[in-house]
Amino acid sequence: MMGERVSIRLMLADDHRMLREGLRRSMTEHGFDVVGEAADGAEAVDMAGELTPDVILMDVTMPELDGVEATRLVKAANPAIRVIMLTMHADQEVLAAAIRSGASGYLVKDCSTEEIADAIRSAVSGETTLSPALAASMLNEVRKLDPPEQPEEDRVVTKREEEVLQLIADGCSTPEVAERLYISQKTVKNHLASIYQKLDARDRTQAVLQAVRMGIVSLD
Amino acid sequence: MMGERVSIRLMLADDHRMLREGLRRSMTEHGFDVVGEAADGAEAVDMAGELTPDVILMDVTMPELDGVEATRLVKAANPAIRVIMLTMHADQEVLAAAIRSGASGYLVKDCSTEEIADAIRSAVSGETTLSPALAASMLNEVRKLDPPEQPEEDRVVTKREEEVLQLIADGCSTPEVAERLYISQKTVKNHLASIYQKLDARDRTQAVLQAVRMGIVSLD
DNA sequence: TGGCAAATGAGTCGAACGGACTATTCAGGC
DNA sequence: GCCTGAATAGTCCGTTCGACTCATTTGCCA
Repeated sequence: MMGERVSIRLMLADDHRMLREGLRRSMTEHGFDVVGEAADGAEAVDMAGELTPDVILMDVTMPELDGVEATRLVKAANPAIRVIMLTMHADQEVLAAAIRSGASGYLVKDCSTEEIADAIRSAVSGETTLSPALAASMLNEVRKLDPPEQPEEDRVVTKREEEVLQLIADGCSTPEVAERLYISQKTVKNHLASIYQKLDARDRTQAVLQAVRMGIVSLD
Repeated sequence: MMGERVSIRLMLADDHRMLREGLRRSMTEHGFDVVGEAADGAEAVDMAGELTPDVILMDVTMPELDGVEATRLVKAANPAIRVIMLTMHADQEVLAAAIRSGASGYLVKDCSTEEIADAIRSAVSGETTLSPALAASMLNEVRKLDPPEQPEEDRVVTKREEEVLQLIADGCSTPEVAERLYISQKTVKNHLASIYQKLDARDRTQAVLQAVRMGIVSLD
C-alpha cells in the first residue's frame, strides 16, 4: 500500500567463489539484494533457515549436499523460499530429480544475466522458468516415454475373451463371470482355455498379468 | 560443397489469412522461402505432400482437421518434414497431444518473429524448441504427476510374503513356490492366507494385481 | 457354397485352491 | 518374563481350476 518498492532478497549457493562473486555483482546491478552466499549444500540449507531469502540461486553440483537435496530440505523447512537451480549441462536425470525437488526454475549456466533476472522475478510471482535446452531435453524424454502407444488393433484375443479377462481382473471367479455374462461356466472355461493359449499363460493369474502388460485390460 | 546457400523452404498453415500474410512477410524478411499457405488442416496435409517443405508452421486450432492431427498425418507420410506448432494459449492437454504428434517445436503466438526464426533453424538441425510458458506448463504437469512417490517403507506384507507374491506373479503355483523356497505347501498357503487378508484379496490373482498396483511386485 | 473362426455348451478327471482350526519355534520389545 | 508377530507345519473339506475331448450354431469371406 505504501508503494515503497522493497527489493528482492537473494541468496547464492555455489561452490565456485568466482562464479558467486560474478553473480553477486550482476544481480546487484539488476537491483536485487544479495543477502548471503553459501559454498556448499549444507551451508545453503542452514543459511536459508536464518536469512529466509526470497529466492536462492542454487548450483546443482556442490560438495557436502548436492543442489537437489539442498533444495528439497530448504523447501521442506520453508516452502515460501523460491529456488532456482543452475546447472552446467542439460542432464536428463538431474533435471528429473530437480523437478521433483520443488524448484521454481532450471537454468543452464550459459544463459545471460538478463535471463537469470527474469527467472528470479518470475519465481517471486510464482512462475517457473526453464532454459530452452532443458525444456527440449525434457520434451525428448517425455516423447521417449510416451510412444509406447500402439494404436495397432492387433486384437490378440476376441471381444468375448477380452470381456472374460476384464471380469477376472476385476475379481470375479469362473462362476461369477458366467453369471455376469449370462453364459455357462463351461463356456467361460472354454474362453479361458483359448486365452491361455493365446497369451501363453497357464492360469488366470498369468493371463491377467499378461493382459495388463499388453494393455488389454485395465487395473481398476 | 558448392557453397550455394539454399534457403529453408517454409509452409504456413493457419486459418487466419491476416496472420498468414504477416508471417509470410516476416519470415521472408528473415530469409526463409515461403513456398505455400494452407487455410485448414486437411489442406495442409495435402499441400505438404506435394510441396515437401523443410518446415511447416502449423496452427493448433484449425477447421477440418486440427493442427495436432494434421501434424500426425504429415509426419506419418513424410517424417523428414519438421512441424512447429503455434498455439494461442499454454493449454496442458493440447500440449501433451502436440508432443505426441511429433512436432519439433511449440510456440505461443505472442512470441517474436526472431524467436520463430530461431525455432525454424533449430527444427531444421533436428532440435526442439519450446516457449517458456509452455515449458513451465509442462513442468507443472510433470510435477503434478510425479509426486505419487511414497518412499515410506510401510511394508504391508512381510519379506517372506513378498517373496511368495513375487514367485506367484512370476507364474509359480503353490507347490512350485514351496519347492523354490524350500518350505512346505502348507506354509505357502499360510502366507497366502495372510496376504489375502492384508491386501483385501480373495485369491492369488487379486492379490498379485493389488501387489502390482501397490508396487510390491514387478511385472518384469 | 464350403470352410473357418467365434461363441456357445458339455463331460470327466485329477490337481490346485482357499477357508477354518490348531500348533510349534524363535526373535524382539515392554 | 511375558506377549506379539513372523515363519514354520499340519488336517479336513468343499470348491475351483485347467487339460482333454467333443458338439452346435452363427456369421463371414473367399
